[in-house]
Amino acid sequence: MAALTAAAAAHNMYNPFSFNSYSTDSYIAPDIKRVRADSKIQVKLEDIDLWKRFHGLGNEMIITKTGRRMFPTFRVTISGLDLNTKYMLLLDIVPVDDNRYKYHESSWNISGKAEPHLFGRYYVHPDSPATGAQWMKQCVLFNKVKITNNAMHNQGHIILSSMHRYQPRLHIVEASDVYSIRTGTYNTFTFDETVFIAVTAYQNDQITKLKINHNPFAKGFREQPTHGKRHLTSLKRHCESNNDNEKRLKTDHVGSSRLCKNDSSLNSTLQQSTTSTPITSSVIADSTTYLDESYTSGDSPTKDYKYSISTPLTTSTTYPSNMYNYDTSSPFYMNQKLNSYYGMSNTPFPYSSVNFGQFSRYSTQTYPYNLSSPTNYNAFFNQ
DNA sequence: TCCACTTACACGTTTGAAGGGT
DNA sequence: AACCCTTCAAACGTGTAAGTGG
Repeated sequence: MAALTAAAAAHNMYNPFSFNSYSTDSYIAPDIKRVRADSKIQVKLEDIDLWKRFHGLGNEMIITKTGRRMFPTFRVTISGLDLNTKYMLLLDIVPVDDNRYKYHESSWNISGKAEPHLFGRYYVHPDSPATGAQWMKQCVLFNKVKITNNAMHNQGHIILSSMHRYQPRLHIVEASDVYSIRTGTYNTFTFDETVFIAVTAYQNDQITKLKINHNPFAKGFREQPTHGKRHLTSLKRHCESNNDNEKRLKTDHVGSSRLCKNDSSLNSTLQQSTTSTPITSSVIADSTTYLDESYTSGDSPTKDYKYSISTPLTTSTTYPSNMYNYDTSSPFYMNQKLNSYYGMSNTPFPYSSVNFGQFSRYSTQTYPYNLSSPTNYNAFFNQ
């Protein structure tokens, strides 16, 4: 990070990833921002070391026509919620500035004005709504969120523009059902480490390496010594079939991710054993570990961060003027489970045409419609 | 020619159904 | 019958490399 900033200064260019410096003694104020948050609610970003490493290099996220997951995965631990109050968790991704970027001579430079951010879709965590106790039981994982550059995409992916800089936002909304999302209080949290530039192909080789080293799906691209990949793959399969330790480690790896409240279900958690297993030389690296890695310049680990659950700030994030120019098509990404929850699995989710508009982002206003009657539903949806 | 973008591909992980054991 | 565990194949998630088009 320091090297990057210094290099930026040397070249007299804009560094899109320069933020507040981090304290190594605590992980509190500079890293989190909130808007209209309940002061009791605290959110801790998981895998913070990994996020910081990506952030230090200038994180990039691939966007594709069909939708691509984010890596690192956005996952948080929440505390301070009221145990019995129901909350819905929403994620959206907003522009950080009004610029378009270009990767030139190993650095990101402003190349012009940003495209209008037309789509303000929210991804609703499929376990929503759930009580505060349920949300706080384990960390909350947004691993099913997909980002796309296809503006015509209708499957609920979050639409972004390539070569633009974005930041995910977590909204904790006091709401017992989807109908009260608009009237519930919004507690919005952002983390500077999660800023990224959307790309259709990685620009920075070091980002590619870091992704390959940490994303289990990209394991096939990790550098292998001597023998060819295919040979090693068959060899590994042979070994795995005869090696209980390997199997247990693999299970633990899977299990560790399922310790989080996954996108898929509250119920599927803790199905795997979470007991610790002796580590052998061929550990399948978890995204939170640094086992068996070699570091390259600019890819140095920062293991000495001390983190505590973050105390929210009272300052609010500022966004470019065009960020509220939402489309009217689909601000929500609701999955099948949520539709099922409301007994609407065979019908389109009724919010699919709701536009939050400019005022309701943080629900500072009470929505005027009473949603208890079908008549008012129409007023609500057709506004 | 450049560069953002798309697509097919190989490789690995995840998921869920099926079957067997207790 | 009701679990639990294992196996296996399909689906899905990756980055790469080659190709496309403006």
